[in-house]
Formats: sequence, structure tokens, C-alpha cells
Amino acid sequence: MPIQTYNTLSRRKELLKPLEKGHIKLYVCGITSYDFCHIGHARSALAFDMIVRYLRYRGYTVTYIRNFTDIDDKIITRATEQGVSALELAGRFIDEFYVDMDRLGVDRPTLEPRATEHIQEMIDLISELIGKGLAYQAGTDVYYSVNGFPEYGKLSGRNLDDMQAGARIAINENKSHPMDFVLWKGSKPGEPTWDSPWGPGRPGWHIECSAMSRKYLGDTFDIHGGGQDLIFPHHENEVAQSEGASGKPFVNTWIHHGFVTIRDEKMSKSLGNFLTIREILTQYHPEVLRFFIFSTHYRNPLDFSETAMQDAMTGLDRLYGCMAAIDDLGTTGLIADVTEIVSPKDQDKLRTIEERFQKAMDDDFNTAQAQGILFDAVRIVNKICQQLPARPCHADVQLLKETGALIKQLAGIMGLLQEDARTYLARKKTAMLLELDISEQEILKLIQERKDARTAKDWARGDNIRDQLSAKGVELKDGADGTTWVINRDHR
RNA sequence: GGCGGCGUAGCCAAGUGGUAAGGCACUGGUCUGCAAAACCAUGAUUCAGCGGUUCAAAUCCGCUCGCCGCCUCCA
Repeated sequence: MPIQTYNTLSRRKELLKPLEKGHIKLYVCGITSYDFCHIGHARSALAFDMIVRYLRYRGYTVTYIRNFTDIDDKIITRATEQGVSALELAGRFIDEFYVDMDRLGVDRPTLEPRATEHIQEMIDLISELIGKGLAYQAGTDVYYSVNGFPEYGKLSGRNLDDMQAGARIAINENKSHPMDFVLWKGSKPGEPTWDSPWGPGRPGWHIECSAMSRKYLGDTFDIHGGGQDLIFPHHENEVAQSEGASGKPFVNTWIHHGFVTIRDEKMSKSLGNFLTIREILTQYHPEVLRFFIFSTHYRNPLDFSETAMQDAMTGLDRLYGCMAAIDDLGTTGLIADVTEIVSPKDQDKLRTIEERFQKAMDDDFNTAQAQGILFDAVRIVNKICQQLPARPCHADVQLLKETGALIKQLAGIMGLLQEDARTYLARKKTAMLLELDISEQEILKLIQERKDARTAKDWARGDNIRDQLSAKGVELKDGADGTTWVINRDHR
């Protein structure tokens, strides 16, 4: 079964055909590091983390490059405000980025080049463009000449005439065409600066990705990704730069993910309606955020809300609960005969989990559908666990253990179920206990008192204790092995 | 104004020609002294609206309405 991906360039799904057999070369635009990352950045990192994991699971070698923009107007402005150098500020927030990524369990890309470490490559590329008549110097700046690249607009589906009609950009006297964009900026006093054939200055934003992707992946590579807001102008300009210089196709497949919204409005720095990754992680387990993000297709908008996060948490708890139930199954004292209780239909469902999961993921990484398949399996596993007799037969337990391992492996592509189930549930309990005004000792003491009361068949006293605990958010569960307790999250 | 996307049960969300996955919530049942968890059952004759194509459409085409994004830095 081939993998299909939606290509922004062609506006449809296409079969993924690597240029080099079995090897995918992927470049993703990373962050401009001048502040803490918000959930939108998390979605980007997680979406491509999932894509890379899936491609590797499907047997591809993936070379994954994700850059850092560590020189830019916003960085300079913020650094000036804080009285530090631009490089210092950028370095600091790259470190903070790694803190967030590590907590989210995002795998490191193959290489993470920084713009400031590739100034020479950019200068070379700009010189090449000037040599081909696609760029010109104006004052201390160098601009790309969009009129020299007839295909300008092909990625974003625009044309120069339409854009000029609706242009919101101020006319720049230096430019020979309003849509020309800067490749090299002459630096103002006090700004970071590098020497160049055009005088001291710094690179424009778009040129870094053309230069770095070319250096590490070549003139043409398989996939280039980023947020939908990068399609224009950033990626459009990259196409113009790279294809203008090399004369070859730049990228085969463009993958763009949708935004995270709040109350259906784009979450962004400029709107000020963003939540940082670390703010979310003080409240939720990293996998809850992953579960939430993968509950919809990567190209759709995703509306953040407390309700949605609560739902995601409940869903993740259900997955972990199922894993814990499987882990709890003993492997000794089993009956050897083959009186399986699992119906042929359920057996078939369980046997086709991986096949169905792959089919969903092969279709443009449909994680929402893939999650549905995992839950399908969870329901069947829970059903079997419940029907299992005290001394289950070997074949049934074997099937459950294998299914558990498979669910765990597949969920792992989305970075879910990576923790030991019992650890997850126990840690969750501890964390939530801190929010309650009752200690574990007190709970255990009350449970013992209730047990004594129930032994004496003093149901009123027993119920009273349960209600008392319930009022504090602690729900009791009477099981065969005694009473356990969980924290009712609706309590807070 | 140009370009693009979306509108599926109370909420979230798959499904892009063959008769509506899954999650959350709700309700009834099994279990339990009562509960919780889990399981079972139940919910859209219907996919924003109106037309059209087809043996067959949520799925294709046209129009209308509503929402969102990009066109300026932005994941």
C-alpha cells in the first residue's frame, strides 16, 4: 500500500515517491527564536514528529532538517528591549525550545541548522541570483526580482497582478517591483552585521531556508513543510530563490498543517491570544496535548479549549486504563486448553488493527481515523478482559498481551502510551492529590475505617465515609482485591 | 477585492460515489449492599440550504447562506 500525501503545490493528494529509493528528504521551517513557544509551535513540531515516525515505521530512511531562524527583525527588537545581544536572546530561546520539545517527547531532527551559521552559503546564493539577473542591489539592500521568475505565485495560487491590487504593503522606493523581496539588508548602526559584497548587513528571512536546504538536501528534495501561514510569502519566495538559482524543481511535495485556534480565531503572537507550551504542561500531561493535537487531521484547524483538553485527557486515560488491565493479567496458572472466549469476529478485528491503522495513516497521515481504530481495539480488549474467567486460557491471554503490545507500538507513532501504564496512572493520582485538601494518609485511614464499618455491616457509616471523601473529590472503587480510589477531576 | 479552507448527532471528529468510524457527554441495563470503573444497549432516515448529474451522493457539479485563514511578521 502506497502512502498518499496532500501536496499544496498541486492541491491534491499524490503518491509519495521518494527521489531516492527508500529515502525521504524532509525540510521543515522551524521557529524564529525570540520568545517561548506556544501551542501552535507545538502542533508544528508534533505533526512533523508524527510524520517522520510514521515514515520510519513504514521502512523509509528519513533525513529530517529543521532550521532555527536566529537572526531577524523581531529578535533584534526584543534583544534591544531586554538589553542583550540578538544572538544571546536567540540562543536563550533555542534552549527554552529544547526544554519544551523534550517534555513533549519530540524526537530530534537529523540536523538543526541555524541561519547565522550559514551566512556564507546565503551570500553565495544571493551572488548566484544576481549573476543570473534575478536579483539586484539597491542602496545597501539586495532584492529578488519577481518579474524574472515567471512562475512566481505557483505555490500559493496567486499572480502578481492580483497581489498588487490587494497589496497592503507600503511602497518601497528601492524596489523596482512592489512584490520584490529583500535578500540582504544593509544593517543599521548597533545591529548585528556580517560583511558581504554589498557592504555590512544581514540576510533577509527567506534566503536562509533556500541556502540551508540546498546545502543539506540538494537542489531538489522530497518534502518541505511548515504552517499554512508560511505558504505566502515565505515558501513562495523560497521557490523563487531556489528554482531561480538551480533551474531545477525545488520541492516535490509541500506539506502545510493547519492552525491552532482559540474560539475559532488563529492563535498568534500578534493577536496575543496564545498559550505557551509550558503553561499547558503545568496543567496537562504532555501526551494529553499530543492526543488533542492528533484528534483531528493535521490540515484542519484545531480549536483549543479546556473542554477539548479535558476530553483528550479522558480519552488518554481510557487508553492507559486498557494498557494497565492487560499488564495486570497474570501469565501463570493459565489453562492450556483451547476454550477461547474471544469470538471469531473480535479475533478478526484484533488481527486487522495494524492493517487498518496503516490504511488510515497511509491516507495523508489521518491520525483522527487512526485513533478511532485504536479505540475500537481498546473496546474489544476491555470486553475480553471483563469476560475472562478466574483461570483464563493461555490463548486468550496471549492474544491480549500481543494486542496490548501492538496498540502501544502504533500509539507510539503519535507519541502516545509511551509511559508504563501503572506509572502513568499512579503519577496522575499523585499529581491530582496535590490539588485536593486531603492527604493520601487521611484517605487510606478513612478507607480502613469504612472497611471496618462495612465488616460490621454498618452501611450508613460506610456510605457516610464514602460521601465525605466524594465531597473532597475522591471516588472509591471496591474491587476483588480491596478498595482503591481515584480522583474525580470534575471536582476542581 | 484576489486566493484557499471549512460547515457531519449535545460537543469533538473520521468518512470524497454504494447506503453514516471513533471519542466525550447523556439515558437504560449487567456488575455492586449502594456506588465507581468496565461492558452491553440506545442516538443523525441523515451529512448548512436549494437545485443538478447518476441506478446510486455527505461524497461530483452549480448557486445561496454562515464561519475561518492567507494576501504584513506569524507554526
